[in-house]
Amino acid sequence: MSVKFGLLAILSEGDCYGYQLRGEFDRRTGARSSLNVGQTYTTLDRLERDGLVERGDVNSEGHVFYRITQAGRLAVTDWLDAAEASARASRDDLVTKIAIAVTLPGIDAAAVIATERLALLDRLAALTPVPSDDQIAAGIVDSAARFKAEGELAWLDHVERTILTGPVRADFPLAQDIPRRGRPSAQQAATV
Amino acid sequence: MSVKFGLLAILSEGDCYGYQLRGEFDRRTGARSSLNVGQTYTTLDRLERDGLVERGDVNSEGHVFYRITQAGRLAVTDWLDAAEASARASRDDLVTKIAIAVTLPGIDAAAVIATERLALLDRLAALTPVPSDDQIAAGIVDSAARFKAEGELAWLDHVERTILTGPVRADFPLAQDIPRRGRPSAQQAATV
DNA sequence: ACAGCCATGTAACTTGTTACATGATTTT
DNA sequence: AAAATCATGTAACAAGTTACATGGCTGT
Repeated sequence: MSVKFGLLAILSEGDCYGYQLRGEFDRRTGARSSLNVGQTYTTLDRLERDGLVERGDVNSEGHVFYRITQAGRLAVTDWLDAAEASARASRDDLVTKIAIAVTLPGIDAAAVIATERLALLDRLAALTPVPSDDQIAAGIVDSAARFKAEGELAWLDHVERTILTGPVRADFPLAQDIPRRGRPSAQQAATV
Repeated sequence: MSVKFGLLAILSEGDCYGYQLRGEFDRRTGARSSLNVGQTYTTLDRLERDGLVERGDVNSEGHVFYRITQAGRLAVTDWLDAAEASARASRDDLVTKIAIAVTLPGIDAAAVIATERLALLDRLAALTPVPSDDQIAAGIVDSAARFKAEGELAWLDHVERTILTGPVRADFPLAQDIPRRGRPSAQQAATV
């Protein structure tokens, strides 16, 4: 929801046309990755569909301006007032991958962890091109990427220390003999 | 991609039917949140469409088993061999929210941060019901959630210390006077 | 003339996710 | 008999994202 609400929040500051809005989003979000312009228009269409913005004037230069609605303003304040909590509790690709890898018999989980660690170190290195004491250089998004990478590295170390080297490397065969219960029937299957 | 590849990886251990597969995924992924059964079937359909699994036997009990294909096995090893890197570099809801909030004139960014911090502390507390020295209790997924919450807390503190209190709280008005260039025309708009 | 950016849009697709329908079987 | 659980599936949607089509304007 970050693109959707991000664009909407910017519109709460004043009307924008699509391309301009994309620029504002990028500017506030750090230029390291740019929002695809197309996504701006797609998102505006959906915001309009949901009644959060309206198509406003076309100005003297032909720019199509969008205007936030009352419902839109409400959505922005709700977004800012409520914590991002629930969405953040959701599935994490890296975590799921490691969790699954650990349970796979033929797989060297330590090697998978090593690969991820190397990639994270690379990412960290790319994030610190000038390690000067310039505080402004470390913007919000950059620092977030740094903290995230460092956190994931620490977690990978933790997994290696506690789970992989622990006494129980876990017991995860496919449970083949499931006690039958529910639905399947049709004379308990014709096939096989 | 974690559900898709997670299920596929489990199938690389042996054939499963949908409901069983869901159970295996949950078991390996921590029971704290269960995969919606429907998603298992949806994902299996898509995996089949992509040629990564095949519909196999219906056994004596009527269970519809799915079998991984060669292409599927390849996809699993590719998944495990390559780092999750690029996907992780993508947009983060919390980060985007804070980044945007900081640039919004009327908004008390410190309050937004405070809200997020409280939610994270709640989440952390809920994650540590029994702070015993039981290593096994701290599973992979739980520890990941803990590290993540702690990392985000640390980052929020960092943002507050360095960005909010810094000399420049930033200069983010809507850039209204954009130098005209591109496309709009039609006699430079009839409207307005 | 042509490259390159400004600008608007559309079509298509992916993954995740939920709600619902249906029905069998087991436990209470 | 009713509740719970096992089981298979479908329909529908959200949000992110990319590729492409189209065309104008500006600087070289």
